[in-house]
Amino acid sequence: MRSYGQLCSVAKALDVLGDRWTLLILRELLIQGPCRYTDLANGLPGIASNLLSERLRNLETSGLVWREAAPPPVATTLFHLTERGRAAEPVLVALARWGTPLIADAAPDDAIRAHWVPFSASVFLRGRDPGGVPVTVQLHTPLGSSVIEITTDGVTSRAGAADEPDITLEGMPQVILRLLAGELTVAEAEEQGLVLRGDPALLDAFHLAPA
Amino acid sequence: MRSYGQLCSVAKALDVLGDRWTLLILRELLIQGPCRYTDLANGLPGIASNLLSERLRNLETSGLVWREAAPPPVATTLFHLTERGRAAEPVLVALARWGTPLIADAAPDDAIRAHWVPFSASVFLRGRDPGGVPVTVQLHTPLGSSVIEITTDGVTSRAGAADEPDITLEGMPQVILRLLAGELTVAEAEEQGLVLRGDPALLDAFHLAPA
DNA sequence: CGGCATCCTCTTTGATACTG
DNA sequence: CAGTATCAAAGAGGATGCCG
Repeated sequence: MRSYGQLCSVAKALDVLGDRWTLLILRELLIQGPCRYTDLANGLPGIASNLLSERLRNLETSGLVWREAAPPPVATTLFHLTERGRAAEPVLVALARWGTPLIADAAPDDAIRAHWVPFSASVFLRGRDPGGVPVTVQLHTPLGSSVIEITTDGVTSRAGAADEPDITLEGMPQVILRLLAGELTVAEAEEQGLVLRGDPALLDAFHLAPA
Repeated sequence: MRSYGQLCSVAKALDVLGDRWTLLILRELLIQGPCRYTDLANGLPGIASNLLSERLRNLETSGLVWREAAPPPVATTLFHLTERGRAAEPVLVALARWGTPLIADAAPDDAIRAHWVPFSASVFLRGRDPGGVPVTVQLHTPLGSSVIEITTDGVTSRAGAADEPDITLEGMPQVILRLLAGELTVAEAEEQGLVLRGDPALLDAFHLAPA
């Protein structure tokens, strides 16, 4: 990207992060952890191969990503975030929070990946203490199941199922996200097909907790 | 901007905010408040006039900006942020925090504007309670003077001088920013020409306060 | 002067095909 | 698997002109 040439921290950040696809590549590495090239391509439907390759090179030069090259005969490269790359997480969290209302009017043919859901959902739980941590939130969508775990150390999300979730949400990603974002009440979400098990009061605790 | 076509809140946010210049236009409106076209052009050195005009139109259709048209003979248009536009502030703050280390290796011919300084500086004081609020920080740079005020309501910045600042920092923007970011100690900043008046312990209070 | 619209050139992106 | 190569289309940058 061409530099804005402005002595301003926002402009300097955008000089590095502002290229098309760049922040979405960071999203993938933050959610999925170390990725192969094809894992990235798969998590970024629509990206052209030459762009992915070029962006990864730029991110490497900027010090956000490093590549671990396994020697032949394994011959697979793993792309990792550096500390500096992980430091961009608050940018993605802020974008995800701001972007959630836009989920409501998504195009019907939008691409979707199972691992996006727990991340988008978890951004509303970050920095909020609902009281009785640790809390485990189990999500079930037609795409698969995932778990969000809130501990004193922070919020993590992963695919799979938890042993004893405090609350379980089953439904379409759009509905779950808008519920967690506080855009829908539990009643409204249930009208849209959400099935909730566990203590609904826990959701209120999230929204009332200091951000 | 062409949509990413992904059902993910980050991608949806970038569909609206990801165009070149768009976030910097929001920066200007957040810092300066309602602006005329030429105020914006002035705060965005390097932007082409047709791009500014097009971006403003897009921001208007996306509901982030509205224009107040003063009727002739005044005949000046004021561009305002909507509530939704102001809601993007956390994105700018996250970018500014991440971008501050990049200020250190700025090009010598980078453009600079006086009103960028207190905003970039204030992002490190947001969400932190140094204890004895309200706190007033006075900045003096070769470009002009500005004030950052931290109250229980939040953090604001403005041009000008305060009556009784708790702390005064005088020096180059780069040095002030890196000091507030915690990248420089007071001693290191003073080596680089910073003059500090008031209680230096206040700075430690900022950095030790919970984020 | 303020707020653009037009025209032109150059760069970036996108889609697809191909390779070690 | 992890990319290059190629080429068409879209977008950005810069200059200038226009109109109240």
